[in-house]
Amino acid sequence: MKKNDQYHHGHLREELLRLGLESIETAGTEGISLRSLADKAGVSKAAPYRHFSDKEAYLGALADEGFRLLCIDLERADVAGTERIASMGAAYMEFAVARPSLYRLMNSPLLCRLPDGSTPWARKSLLMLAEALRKVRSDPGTEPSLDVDAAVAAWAYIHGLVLIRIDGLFPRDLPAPDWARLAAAAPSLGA
Amino acid sequence: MKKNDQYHHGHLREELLRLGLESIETAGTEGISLRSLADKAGVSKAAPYRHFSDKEAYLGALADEGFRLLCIDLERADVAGTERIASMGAAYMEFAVARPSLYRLMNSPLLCRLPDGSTPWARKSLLMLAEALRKVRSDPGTEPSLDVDAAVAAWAYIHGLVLIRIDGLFPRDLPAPDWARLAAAAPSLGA
DNA sequence: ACCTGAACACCGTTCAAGT
DNA sequence: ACCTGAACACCGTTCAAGT
Repeated sequence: MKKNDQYHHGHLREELLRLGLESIETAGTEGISLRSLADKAGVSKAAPYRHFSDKEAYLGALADEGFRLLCIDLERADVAGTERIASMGAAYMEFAVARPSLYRLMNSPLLCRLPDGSTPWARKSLLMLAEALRKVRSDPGTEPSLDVDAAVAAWAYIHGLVLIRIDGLFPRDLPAPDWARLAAAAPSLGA
Repeated sequence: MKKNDQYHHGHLREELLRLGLESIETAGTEGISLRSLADKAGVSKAAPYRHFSDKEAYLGALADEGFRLLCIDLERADVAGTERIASMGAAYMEFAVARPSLYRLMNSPLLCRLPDGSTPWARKSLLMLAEALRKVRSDPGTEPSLDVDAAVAAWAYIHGLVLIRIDGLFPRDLPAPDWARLAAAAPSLGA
């Protein structure tokens, strides 16, 4: 598109991530290639390799960008009171429905193959969910404790629900589930 | 490997699916290519296109092969009595842990882009889960009814749980969840 | 310190031609 | 009815060389 006259791009790393976020939903994750991204940024096919060791490293960085956006949405949904979890559950599903390809990438097996500490926002978002659950489930007056299994149960439920919806796994010819109601039902899990 | 002297392979379609099931876990889903499959079967790179319209159609057929295998395991786990769901939940998770790449393919967004009726075993496996849930939740004496939302809730929970486990999404430095106990907890959902 | 050009080994897919 | 050979347009990745 816009061709830079400068030899050095200056912000190529950021630009490649921006272009990835921009095109992942329309082109699909399979449609993202470092070559086409480089082309859009107006640099050569080899340029991205000065900023990412390989495609997997790039996709990992893109996934963490996604978690950064998710954290913003979760922060906003983290209202005080008992409907805290329902609110965050709704925000979680809304994020995934708005950015299905990005959500899939963020939760792909690629993530665990990345070097330790390379996805700080992924960790942050998970801790935000666990912390909200801890606050809600603690009896007043007692020390709130983090129940790992309960947190995983709630996470598994909303994660599975979101994927069944965005991946279109539920049969088309059966009566459609009430996705919003199901997402809001997360807090009652394992209580 | 073994080169056929015959010009016509005879069972190329079945052979390609067999080779796919055989190599998907070691090579990964990304590592499967129609070209390499054709090579292993001893035919030309173009031969697979006489049996599958494109790669997506092949992967769809491979996914349904996976559902056929899953149905066999679920049938075996469908014991009488109240622990029916716990037994099927355990079988479901065992299948996914044994064949993670195949499980991911079976539940990928690819499935809903396939022509209607092209994945009969996928449908069968889902109905088996719903039917088991229906039997367990019905009060004795009353007409058992299928609660779609309750079925989706249970499915979402076990699906999310399985994916968090096989995709390695749970942070390595936190105490590991009790996966088997969590899988067995599925029946208590939304009861 | 960052980028390019050319090259290598792979893909999916098509199509005229072979048996 | 089924398969091949050659071709086209793409990939990821490397590396000597340029600024």
